[in-house]
Amino acid sequence: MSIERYNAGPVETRWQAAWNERDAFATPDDNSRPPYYVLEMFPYPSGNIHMGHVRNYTMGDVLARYKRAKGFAVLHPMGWDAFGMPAENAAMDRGVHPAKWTYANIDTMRRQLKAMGLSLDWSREFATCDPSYYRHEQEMFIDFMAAGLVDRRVSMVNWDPVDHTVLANEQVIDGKGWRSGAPVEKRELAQWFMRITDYAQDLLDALDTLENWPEKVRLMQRNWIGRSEGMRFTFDLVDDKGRAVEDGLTVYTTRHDTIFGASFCAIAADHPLARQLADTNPALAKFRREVAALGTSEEAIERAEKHGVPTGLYAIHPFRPDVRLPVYAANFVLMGYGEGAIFGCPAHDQRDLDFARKYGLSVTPVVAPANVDPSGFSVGDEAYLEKDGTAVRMINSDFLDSLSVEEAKDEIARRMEASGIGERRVNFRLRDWGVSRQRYWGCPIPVIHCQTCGAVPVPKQDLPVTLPDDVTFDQPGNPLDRHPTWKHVDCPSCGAKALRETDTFDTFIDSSWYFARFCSPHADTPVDLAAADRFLPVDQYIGGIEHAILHLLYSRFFMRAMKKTGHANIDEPFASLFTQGMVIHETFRKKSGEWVEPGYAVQRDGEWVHKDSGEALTLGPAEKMSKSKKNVVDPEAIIAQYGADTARWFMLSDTPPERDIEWTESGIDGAWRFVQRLWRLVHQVTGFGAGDEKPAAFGQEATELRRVVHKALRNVGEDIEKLRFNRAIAHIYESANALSAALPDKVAPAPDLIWAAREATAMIIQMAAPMMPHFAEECWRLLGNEELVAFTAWPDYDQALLVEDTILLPVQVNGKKRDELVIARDAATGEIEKAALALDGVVRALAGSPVRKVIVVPGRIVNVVA
RNA sequence: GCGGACGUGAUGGAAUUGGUAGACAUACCGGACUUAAAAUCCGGAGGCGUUAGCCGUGCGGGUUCGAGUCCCGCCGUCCGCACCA
Repeated sequence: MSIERYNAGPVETRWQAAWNERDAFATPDDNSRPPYYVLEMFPYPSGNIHMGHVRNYTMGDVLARYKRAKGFAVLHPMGWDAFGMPAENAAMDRGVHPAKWTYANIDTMRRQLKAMGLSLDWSREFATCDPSYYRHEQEMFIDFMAAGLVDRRVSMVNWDPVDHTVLANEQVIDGKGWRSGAPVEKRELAQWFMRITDYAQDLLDALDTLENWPEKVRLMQRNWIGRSEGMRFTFDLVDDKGRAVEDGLTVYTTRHDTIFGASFCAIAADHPLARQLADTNPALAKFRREVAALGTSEEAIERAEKHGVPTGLYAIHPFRPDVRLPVYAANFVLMGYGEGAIFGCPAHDQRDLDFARKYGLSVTPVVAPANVDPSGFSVGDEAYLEKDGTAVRMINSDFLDSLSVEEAKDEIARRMEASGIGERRVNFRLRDWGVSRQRYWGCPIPVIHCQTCGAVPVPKQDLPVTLPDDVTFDQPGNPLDRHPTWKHVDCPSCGAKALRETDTFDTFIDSSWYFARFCSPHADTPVDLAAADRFLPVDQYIGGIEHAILHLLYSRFFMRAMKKTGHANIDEPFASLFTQGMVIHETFRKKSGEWVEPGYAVQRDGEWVHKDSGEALTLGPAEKMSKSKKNVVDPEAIIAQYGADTARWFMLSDTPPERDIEWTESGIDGAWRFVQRLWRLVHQVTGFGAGDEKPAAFGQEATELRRVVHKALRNVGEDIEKLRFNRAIAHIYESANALSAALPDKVAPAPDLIWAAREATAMIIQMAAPMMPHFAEECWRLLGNEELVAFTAWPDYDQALLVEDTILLPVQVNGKKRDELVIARDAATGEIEKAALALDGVVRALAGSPVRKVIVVPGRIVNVVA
């Protein structure tokens, strides 16, 4: 008998049509089933889906299909994070309108996602650039304004002086604009801010409740919020002639215990004092320009070599009036943190130490190990950072000497508070969320600026404020701002001529509530509370680790803001979070450094060469797929060649989902071979004819097969629940291997074995169905089932089959395995000890030494200690 | 610079969370089938050693009857850093 090979293309099209006809993945309305909300981070419509999407959406789809089979009313929606810079770049580069470009990309990507066979409720689809979506965003912003959640204030942006445009950090390369190549300048701009810092403590505290989030993400958020307990206090200032300077210098520190080790003060380049002094101090003015050229990215600022200039001012030590600390403007002090000013204690802070060494400032240790002689303790090129408990004590610190760090902090705080020069203060690293963008392709900020009334929200009945279509991208800058008519409106409050806000929202706002909108995508209000109460929070959220901080933190804040304004009833949007790894692929380069597509690399005599030219190539590390490195694999081509099921199967196999997966030819081939092998197995089993009654008893072979498959069924269920897809797949392989092994090629098997094989086949297909749904439907039909496997309940395993009467116990002597013991599962400890000591391997290893004790871990291991 | 993660055969990884290291897969080797190849099926396989055994989870120490797993210190690779999404 020869079986035709499984031909994925037509089969997949056919079952997709069948699901479509039955509306199989519409979210059920009935409340008889428990709700379950699976969500993958929605894509930016960049043009085509990439392998990262395939991986992300396959994982969510497996969970959605599994949960449906387990009886849940599953919400599994899809939409588009459709505003953003790439659309404007396309407009500038190719003259295509951002809306046209975006919607065309959405059409392409929707088709590609459909080809993957994802079990999505497409009736809920929306794009964030649809006015029907962003009008609600505008409405909520107006409510946020009324609730005091929004501020308008001045902040810094990267300014390209040639293109006259604001640059994103990623558009600043080595301090220069990416298009113009001109050195960037920092500029102040009035912008809208969301008061996320009002929630800093709550966002921090609530992390403890997010037990189903990866610990590393919670830790990253904790550090990002960066709560610290310290002191804010003010130094008196004098100039170089010893004359008092008004106002003094207010600093924030968490190490007030080290005040006697202070050897300088430093202020940010943007500190008001630095600005003021720069007028008369050319060196300082030059320094400020240099710092401005670094742009606004914290990374660039902190990576820059420590560098500063004297301001000519001196701070008077609060406890030693004769000590004057020089005040520098320094490039490592950030205006956005604390007071934008610090005192430097070089002995106990690495940055301060580097700075002090560079400018020849004194380094006095004030904290030392408790067990060393203070006079002999000094600090070289490494700061002494220890500060905990009784292991350290204060030295060289006047009234603080011999105290612990904590005691010293308390004492300083007490004295400063008593004298009124400072107070204890909790500070957060988290800054308020600037949401203004000087761009066209984003949600218009629904505000009108009036000469007399100030910033007035657009009346709700006038929403949405839509983007004008007739814009040009032939020059840089914001097309909304230079549009001839759009911004000219009457003030809604006084009726005078006024101007629309021409900034648009940060696209992070769009993605901060889309998951809530999916619960009721057609509602007249932003969210229908009944629908949201049913499905929120998202039960399982899946996406890339690159969103670990910003997107997830903004969404957490937004949910709270929505609650405050009556648009939600909960605080936390995502009950469980899973962060999947990237898809990577090997890279090849020519000697010249030019990247070569892996498809052109072949091995000849052990060396990699170009297939056509024979030019020598070097194999680089596997890296994230990117066009620039020419190592992308197109999902559409893979699906056309192998089918969606094979691509999905490969994406789930072998590599743990949270880790980076390497795309390999052999891997996708292996997945494809397994599909074919299962296909043959199914035919072999259906060849035995229709099913019989379940046999009263099973022989050893049949029992063994059933044991493997039922165990796999239990494990696959547990693994899918925990998103350990690679392990689930290994268990499916084990079942298929056991089934192959049980089926003799020539002889007809006994009826009990046929029955067991039929059961095993059905279970394997059901276990594999969430991963390769089209193939499973095809096989399910072949096995004689009328109903779709998509509508079939997940099978139950037989607990009795999982318990074995005898077990295999490894036996160690002094921790090294020497033998194995086959013994009854419920054997008594004494019996196990006795049997273990009698084993050949144990006797040999003991070589007559007396046994000191025997450790028996029931069901696990025996260790004989000699 | 700051913050976070990861490191196990030739390769991706598994290891019941402190209890037999290498499940499952890929690549490879051998055999069957074939004129041949592909496909398929069967078998092999961490390293050294004939067996007994010794060594082995990036490196160095430690805790423990027992460490891939816990602790301390190194080394290496990757990710995020607030206007990319």
